[in-house]
Amino acid sequence: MTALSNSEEQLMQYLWKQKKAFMKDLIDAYDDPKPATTTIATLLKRMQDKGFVDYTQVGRSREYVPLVKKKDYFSKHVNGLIKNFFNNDAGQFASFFTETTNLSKEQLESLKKMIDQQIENK
Amino acid sequence: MTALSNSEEQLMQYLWKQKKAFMKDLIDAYDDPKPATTTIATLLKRMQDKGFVDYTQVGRSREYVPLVKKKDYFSKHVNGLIKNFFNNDAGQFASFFTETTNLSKEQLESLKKMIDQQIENK
DNA sequence: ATAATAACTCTACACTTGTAGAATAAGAAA
DNA sequence: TTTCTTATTCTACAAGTGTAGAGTTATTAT
Repeated sequence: MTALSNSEEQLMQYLWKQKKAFMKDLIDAYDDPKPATTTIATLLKRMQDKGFVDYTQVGRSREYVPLVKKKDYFSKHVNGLIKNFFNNDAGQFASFFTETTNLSKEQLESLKKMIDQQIENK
Repeated sequence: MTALSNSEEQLMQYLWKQKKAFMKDLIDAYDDPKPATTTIATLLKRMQDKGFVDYTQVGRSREYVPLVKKKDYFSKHVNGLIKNFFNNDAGQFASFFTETTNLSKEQLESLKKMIDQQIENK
């Protein structure tokens, strides 16, 4: 089961956001200039072949749903990153992350709280 | 300037690790079964076209060097992820990250320390 | 009913990627 | 110098991607 390509991933984002959607709704989600309907239709079919979406027929239209949770897809992504860039050391990643991105003081504080909770759960 | 493909990225990892390297050294870095030399040569040329590596001729061989710092490349990656998955909210990403990856207690503690430092620097 | 529309399938096509054989060139070994 | 080896280039080719026109069919507005 191959991964999503970039344009497929973008479409997937829209689908995740909408939970379920008709092709029309997905196209609406794009900024102008919107892609051709056939383009989206092609992408949806490919995504279906890859096992990322399914649909139910509703009248003459299809209502698409994600078969993969955004959370799962995302964590696979991040874990790949960690593996490739940090030799599988998530801690190293984390430190790099806090250095690299510019979080606000508030965000840092709330992140700290969450970490505390995590620690307590261990 | 396009991004690196997967196999190019892997090769780039080896190059980053070695700082600079001859083709031979890079091939050595691969596990068996190693790719054909021509494969690596092709990848290096493509990476050069894309502006990610350069080389200096040394005798009849080339010594390759990265033109992009791993750190920069990496943060672009992460920022892309954050943008796509979290609507550009790094804080949201961070929380998701700590939930999703399984950091050890020690790692969490040291992460917390780093966050404290970050906070002080604000 | 008839024409305009919408949703979907088929086909296409240029570009990228993964992978490598064939050919060439240029030192190294004999 | 004749051959072997190594580094690089050229060429190739199947699969995947980005994008969409043409065609088909069912639906809705006129």
